[in-house]
Formats: sequence, C-alpha cells, structure tokens
Amino acid sequence: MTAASSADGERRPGRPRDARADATILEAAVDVLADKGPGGFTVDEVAARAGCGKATIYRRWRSRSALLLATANHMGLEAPAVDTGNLRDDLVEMLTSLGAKMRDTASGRILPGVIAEASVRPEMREVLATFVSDRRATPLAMVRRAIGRGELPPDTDVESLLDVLAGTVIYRELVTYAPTDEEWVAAMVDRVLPGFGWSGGARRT
Amino acid sequence: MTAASSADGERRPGRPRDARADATILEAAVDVLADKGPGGFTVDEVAARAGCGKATIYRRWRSRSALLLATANHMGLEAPAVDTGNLRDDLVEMLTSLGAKMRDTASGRILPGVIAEASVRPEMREVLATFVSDRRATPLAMVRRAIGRGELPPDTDVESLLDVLAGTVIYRELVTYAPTDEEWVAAMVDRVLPGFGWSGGARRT
Amino acid sequence: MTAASSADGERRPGRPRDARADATILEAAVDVLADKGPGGFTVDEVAARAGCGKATIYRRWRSRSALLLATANHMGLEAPAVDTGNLRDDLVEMLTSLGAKMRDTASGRILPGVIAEASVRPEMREVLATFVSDRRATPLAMVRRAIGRGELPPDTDVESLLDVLAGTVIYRELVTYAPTDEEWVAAMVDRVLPGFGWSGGARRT
Amino acid sequence: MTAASSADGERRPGRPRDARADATILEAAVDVLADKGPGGFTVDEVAARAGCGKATIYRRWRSRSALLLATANHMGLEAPAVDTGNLRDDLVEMLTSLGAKMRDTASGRILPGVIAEASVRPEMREVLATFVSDRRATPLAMVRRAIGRGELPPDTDVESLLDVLAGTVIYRELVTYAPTDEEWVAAMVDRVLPGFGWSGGARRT
DNA sequence: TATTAAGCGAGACGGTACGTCACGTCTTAGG
DNA sequence: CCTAAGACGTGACGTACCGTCTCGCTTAATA
Repeated sequence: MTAASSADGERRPGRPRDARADATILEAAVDVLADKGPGGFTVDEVAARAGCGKATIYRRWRSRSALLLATANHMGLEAPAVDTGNLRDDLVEMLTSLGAKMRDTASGRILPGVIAEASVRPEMREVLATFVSDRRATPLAMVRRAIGRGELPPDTDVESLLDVLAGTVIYRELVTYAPTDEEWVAAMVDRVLPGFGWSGGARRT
Repeated sequence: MTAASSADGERRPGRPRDARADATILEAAVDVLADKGPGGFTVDEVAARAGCGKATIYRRWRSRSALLLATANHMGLEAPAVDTGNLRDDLVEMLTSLGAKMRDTASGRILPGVIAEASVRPEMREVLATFVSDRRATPLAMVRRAIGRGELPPDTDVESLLDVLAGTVIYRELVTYAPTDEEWVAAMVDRVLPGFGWSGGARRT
Repeated sequence: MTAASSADGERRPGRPRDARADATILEAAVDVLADKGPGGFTVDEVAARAGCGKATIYRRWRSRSALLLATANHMGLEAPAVDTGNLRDDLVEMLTSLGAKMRDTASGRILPGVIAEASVRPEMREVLATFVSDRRATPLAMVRRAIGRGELPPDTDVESLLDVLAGTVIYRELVTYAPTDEEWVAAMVDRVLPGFGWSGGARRT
Repeated sequence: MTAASSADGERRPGRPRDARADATILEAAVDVLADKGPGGFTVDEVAARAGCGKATIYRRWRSRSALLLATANHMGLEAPAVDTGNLRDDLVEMLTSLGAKMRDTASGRILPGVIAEASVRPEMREVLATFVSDRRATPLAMVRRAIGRGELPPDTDVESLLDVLAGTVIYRELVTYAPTDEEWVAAMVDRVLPGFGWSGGARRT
C-alpha cells in the first residue's frame, strides 16, 4: 500500500525508515482530508499535523497525489457486509450505500481527484487499482455467494457484472449528478440482473 | 457554449467584445491541450499562445476549468452518427468508439480533470452537464429511432439505459483501465439490452 | 540601487511595477535585518512583513543576497560629517566611529555576509562597489579639505590613503577581532599620515 | 588543526578514532571546495566523496563552517619564506603574493565565507584566529629579522604594522576589488614603513 | 576470552528556507 | 468598455542542507 514498502526482508544499510511514521502521517493525512477536503489537502499541512518534516513524506510518496491516494486507501470505503440471502436485495443495498458514500464521506469525495491524477500519472494507476480491488472484495463475495446459491450461473462474468452495476452508479455520481437513491438503484438492478442469467428468489419490494 | 455569452441583443455601451477572440483563444487552448496535456494546461500559456491578455480570457470564462471544458467541447467528441438499422449494432459501434476516444483523443483525456473540478466546484457541474448532454444527443436519437422501429417499448427509460451503457464503459476507462474493445462491449450490450425490453432483429455477430 | 531599476524613460507595456512596493519592501527588509540579524534575514519574512508576495520581491532582486545588499545600502552607514579643522583628528574620530558601527549597527553586521556573497557572485560586486563608494564620500571630502588647507600635498593618492586607513580598521573588525578603540586608532593614524606627506597642525592628544 | 583533537594522552575507552579518516575527509573537502566553490561546499557532498558518514565528520568538526576553515588551513596559503635581506623588498613580495593567492587559490577564495561565518558564530572566531596567526607566522619572522638587522626600532608594534599592511591588501581584495599588483604594493609599503621608524637599506626599485 | 564502549558507513529524521509556478485580480496606455 | 501586457497577493510545490539520531557492524582495551 505504501509506495516504498519493501516486501523483501533484505535490510538496506543505514537507518531504517521509522515504521511508526507511516501510520502517523497517514492518520494526519486522514485528518486533514476530513477537515479541509481534497482541495485543502496540502503536504505542508499534513507534515505539520504529523509533526514530521516534508522530506519524510516525500521519501515515502512521490507526490502530493500519491499521498492523497494512499490516504484514501487508508480511510477505507468498505462496502458493508450485506447479506440478506438474496442477491438482488444485497446489491440494491450495497449500491445505494455506495452512492451515498461517494457523496458524503471524505473518502468518497477524494475519488474524482484520484481518478484525474491516475489519468495523468500512469504510476498512480496501480495504486488506484489496489484501491478499487479492495473495495470490490465485498461485492465480489456477495456475487459468489449468489452463484453458490444457484441464483446465477456458475460461469457468470462476475467482473463485468460488477462493472455494469458499480460503473453506472459511479457514473451518475461523478458525471451526471443524477440521483442514485434506492428506488432508482432497484429499478436499474432489476433491469440488469436478468441479462446475467439471474433467477432470483422472491423480491422484497 | 461560451460561459458568458449573452444571447440578448441588447448592446451595452463601450467597445464591444472582439468576437474573433473567442475562436482564437479556443484554438490556442486546443493547441496547448494537445501539446501539454491537461496538467500543462495553464491560462498563462493559453493567453501567450493566443496573443491575448489573461483578462480577455477571464472575461469569457470564470476559471481555468471552465476554459478547459469549453476547450473540450470545442474539440468535439461527438459520437459518430451510426445508423445500421439495428440498435444493438449501433450501440456496440458507438460504445467501442467512445472507449477509444477517451483513451486516444485529447478531448477524452480531459474528462478526468474536468470531473475532478466539477466535484469540487459546483458551478462547474452545469457546464459539465452541457458537455455531457451534447455528447448524449446522438446516442439519444439512436435509441429513439429504435423505439420508433419497435425494438424497444415506447416507455423505455432512455436516460437510465444510456447511463448503464455509457457509465459502464467510462468506468472501465477511468477507473479500472480494463479493456473496452468491441468483443467486450458486444457482450456487455447483449447482457444489458434485454433487461430493457429489447426485442431486436438478427444479431450481426 | 534597485537591481531592476531602469533608467530609460521607455515605458514597457503592461502594468508597471508598483513604485511604492520597492520602498515598502526595503523598509520591511531593514526591519527584519535589525530584528533578526543577517542569519535570520529570510525572503519569506521580508515578504510577510512587507505584506507582499515573494514573487514581487524576486521580480526586483535576483536572490536573497541581492536583497540583503540593497537593504544594507538603504540603511545607510554614513560616516558622520566630522570637521575639526584638523585632518588627523577628523580621521581618528571617523575611524573610531567606523569600527564601532561595524560592531554595533545592523548595517555593519551585514558587511561580512555581503562581502562573502560578492566574492561568489560577480554580479554583486558592482552593488558592493556602490555601497562602498557611498560610504567613502564623506571621508573623501574630509581628505580633500585637508589638501585644500595644505595639510597634504595636492597630488596625494587619496584612494590609497583611505584604503590603508579604512582597510586596516575593517581588517581588525572582520578578521582579527582586535580592538579599534580611539587610542589604537590614533596611534595608527599617526604612523600612517606622515608617509603620505602630512604636515599637520598641532595634535590634540 | 583538528578542532576536537585531544592533546592529552589519556585514552578513552572504546574504539579510537580512525586517524586516516581525518586526512581522507580533508582531502575530499579540498576537492569539493576546488570543484564547487564555497557555495557548493556541503557536508553531504564531502561525506559522499570521502566515503564516510556525516557523523564521522561532525564528530571531528562542530559545523560546516569549522570544516570549511579546517579545509582552508589544510590547503595552505602559507606566505612564502621570502628573505631578500631587506624588509621593504621582503614585504613587497610577500604582500603581492598574498593578493594573488586570495584571488587565485581555492584557499584564498574561502576566506570571505569564513569571515562571514565568524561574524555570526562567535565560536568560529577562535578558529579563524588560529588560521590567521598561522598565516602571520612567516611575516612576523620577517619583521623580527628586520628588527634584528636594525631596520626597525626594537619596540616596533609589529602587530599593528602587519595589520596595516595585510589589512590594506585584504581590504582591496575583498571589498573594493582594486588591484594589488607589485607596483601598487610597493608604493603602499613605501608610504607606510617610514611611519614605523623604518630606516631601510637601498631600495631595489 | 568475553565484555564493553566508542567508532564506523549509511541514511532517515525534524526543520527551515529556497526559488518557482499558477491562480485569479488589478493597473497601465491605448482602441 | 474592450484590448494586450504584465505586475500583484496568495499559497503550495518539490528540493536542498543543516545538524542529529539510529541502524548493524567493527575495533580495541579492559576484565
């Protein structure tokens, strides 16, 4: 997650990086982000709040944006572990919550900036990928459970299914600013799921 | 298109705006954008290349980002007027082309930056909306033609349909960097269309 | 005096430099220098105290050091207009005062730093020359009066005489930190003057 | 020479200082100074070139400036052991050489920086004093020989004499950038010596 | 021989200032 | 009132050094 984290046990010479600094900095960064928003997220401010020098930050992350993304990762925007026993209802709840989080949480509000950075700095894409795949772990499990229950065919293209559902919600949040309330989400899910071979149980709504 | 263009014919006193300046500036802006990318898109640089003062720019657009978006508009990212006579094929072609444009054209590469701006500056959303609705005009007509042909029910939620299709493609381009080639697009369209009540003609693929 | 002052009356296009800013900045710089000494003389601090941006300073002076020297010039370290009617006594008083000023005034304490800068940046030498020649105007007049009174031959090498006297005092202040009190100065002057053909009046001491 | 060298034979426990490091560091320092000039003389750079850690340097010298001065000392700027048998000629040669060295040798070019440091850091004055008194040893002997030969009175204030002569030359080199060629030096010496009671032999020029 | 205290290269640490850059506004003279 | 030019205040950027601290290791003299 941290840009410079080295997995190999080989000790380099010299004083090792202070492991606590990573955490301290990220926590300070989270604070700043929550307080000031992405626009007010400055390296100077983070350094001041973390009580460390700027060099200590730049030694770990190449740029303001890299730190910003790491911060987003650290904040977590985990999808809640919804499990109603029915895929359609799981998805409606999860996607409604996703839309709300993008609007209301600091972590969600970062995303546009991070996407913009990634589009310009290729080295950020990998980190963005990590961020996204972390967030997709829960939904992925959700869909796999449904496959296990026989709601979806075993050979379902899970990635594409999630792309369609999440992509649509995110598109509305980022681009059209159209609502993603439960009613709309439910209608959308009901349109999309059958195409993927869904043979669901009783609908709640 | 121009943020401050006044539609009313009322002549105000004083020297009128130089109408050619609008075009000169936008062309310079396109140049800058193509040369330097969104990151190097500075108002100073545009002014220098247009041979005009910065004030002349700020009189027409409220901010760097507004100019950036106007530039994108000016570059054109129009969906091609595809008309194969079959909605499914129209959509596949249009969406494949959309993905390619987002990657390969300067205009497409702006979008992330503009989205980020809009997320921070509410006044940009309106302009982003114009941009998007311009781009959606062609696909909208495409879908309406299909309704006319009876491929889709008359009460189809056209907006949601386009959100799902375009949103998914854009999500993959902006966030996951997964491919949006014709094969994948076709599969996706084939999953989604039936949910919207599509009863299309013979499939090409 | 100001690095960028243009003597020619030709108006360049664009907004002209704010003439008051020059003065405001220099006065702020003098303040900072007096308060913090040469070591604490930072551009940031000067900008803050002048209520202007750093760019406004860097537009006028190439570097911290250039501003430092301009500040020294602006502070003035004028030799007092001593005139006892007797060269030897004039010189003793002037040189004693010079030594004291180098130790006790902010302007005097700058000199070492400025000399060091000039030794490294040739473009600073010219400015240092101006500074020095300003300071030498009064002593020069003093010696010329003595020539007029016949205390020194008309063809006296005035520059060398001042170099010997001032140089010696400054050397002791900067390098050896030996005293330059009136007693020592008087003895030194009495040694040096005769070599320059001085036939002075009655000695005071 | 080394600031922290302990003259007492008492051995402290632990690993003793590596004596070779002193030399290695100083030689690296001389290199850096010659290459980059006083402005580019950084402790990091010296450490890198000496292949040692910074702590090893700071263990021997208190600060960058102390090392700088030690480096100057190590480079040598010794007055040549001139002995023409005549004080006046000795001095002219010695002072001319002094001027040339201040301009042309790396060691000479350091002096301004060191003087500036000493003016700000009192602890550096002592080191500067050592530097200077080392350089004055040869001239001092020169003058003492002249006293022995009867060219100067036995009670000559030797220090002041050297202050006047060296101070004047150094002043011209550091401040006015006026020439200190042999002709000017000779004239100056001829003005100054008589005041100190010199009754010299035949003049060479 | 084992212990111990200090030295060693390497480089991370908290600070602080640097000089640059872009933003969006303001001030000139002139059209 | 517009124009081109460019200075203005603001504020963040990323870099460079300072002098200190912390690693694991090495080197002697002491116990």
